[in-house]
Amino acid sequence: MLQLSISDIKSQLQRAGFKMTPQREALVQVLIQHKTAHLSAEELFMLLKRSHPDIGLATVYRTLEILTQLTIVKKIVFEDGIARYDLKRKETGHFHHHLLCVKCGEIEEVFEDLLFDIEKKIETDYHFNIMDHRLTFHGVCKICQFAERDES
Amino acid sequence: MLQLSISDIKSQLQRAGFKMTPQREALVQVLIQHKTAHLSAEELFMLLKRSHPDIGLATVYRTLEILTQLTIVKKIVFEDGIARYDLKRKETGHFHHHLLCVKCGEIEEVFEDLLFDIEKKIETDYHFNIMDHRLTFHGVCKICQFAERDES
DNA sequence: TTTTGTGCAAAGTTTTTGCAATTTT
DNA sequence: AAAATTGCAAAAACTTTGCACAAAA
Repeated sequence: MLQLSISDIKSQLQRAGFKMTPQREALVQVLIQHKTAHLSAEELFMLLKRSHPDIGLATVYRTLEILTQLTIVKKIVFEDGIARYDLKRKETGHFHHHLLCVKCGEIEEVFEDLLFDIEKKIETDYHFNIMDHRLTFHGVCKICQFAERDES
Repeated sequence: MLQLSISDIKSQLQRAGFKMTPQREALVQVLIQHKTAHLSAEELFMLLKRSHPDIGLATVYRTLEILTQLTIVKKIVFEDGIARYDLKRKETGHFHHHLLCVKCGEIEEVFEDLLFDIEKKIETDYHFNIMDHRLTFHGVCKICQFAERDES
């Protein structure tokens, strides 16, 4: 089941006592349309203003906060300190990983569940009850590796 | 070789064209003393003021930036958006992992290199040249698990 | 009609920057 | 002496909050 339909998210909101509004719906739409883009609140706000010129940035932040609490969206902060928001893909059952290129800034996603065994080991060895994770590799992406080769 | 001596860091700074100052030395000392504490710039600043009442917060930020560039220190940002700074432990050859308790906020460190095989796989499958990583598990620590049990 | 949500502006946080004075090499 | 560094204050960048009005259930 893909966690990507508006009506599904609407019922999740309502079950939690929130109302569905045009602004919230629009934000979810934008998140769906740009689901691999790792957008910041400001970037989402800019995209939303196209269809909803009167929307406020505070509404974007408040809605993202709710969606994060409902685990519909995951907040991820890389070393630049800016919060980015990723729609969770329910189909995979775990949060995906990121490859962050230090040259061009591009973020590639890895959907394989690479951490299964490691999580088991951590739970056992450290008595830590894992609920979520963040795994990001910093390095040079394929395209930038080619660019580097051409430079020399 | 432990990356933890002042004189070693001093020569690294000088090799890169930076000067060693009392403020920088003091910051490194504090980082060594609190090497498992994951302190923010503000927290480091407070600790530094004890011995150097005149130190400025900007100096702390500027020095951390340099130490980060020289990979003496690693900057890590969790979902609260505050940058924290970890002295890199050269002995392990890789950056350690973190267990972040969602109940008490405690951060436990995992020094085992759990990612070796995964990094190999990523490098091959994605043609991504890995230079560094950030791996954090969110969950409930041992102590908070006991507290939860007692609550019910 | 009751409760929740919205936009705006103001305030709060964390981090960065300009600059004159000081310190290091 | 030359170059880099410092502290301070101001600015910048991102996020949160208070409030009166509006919209959803």
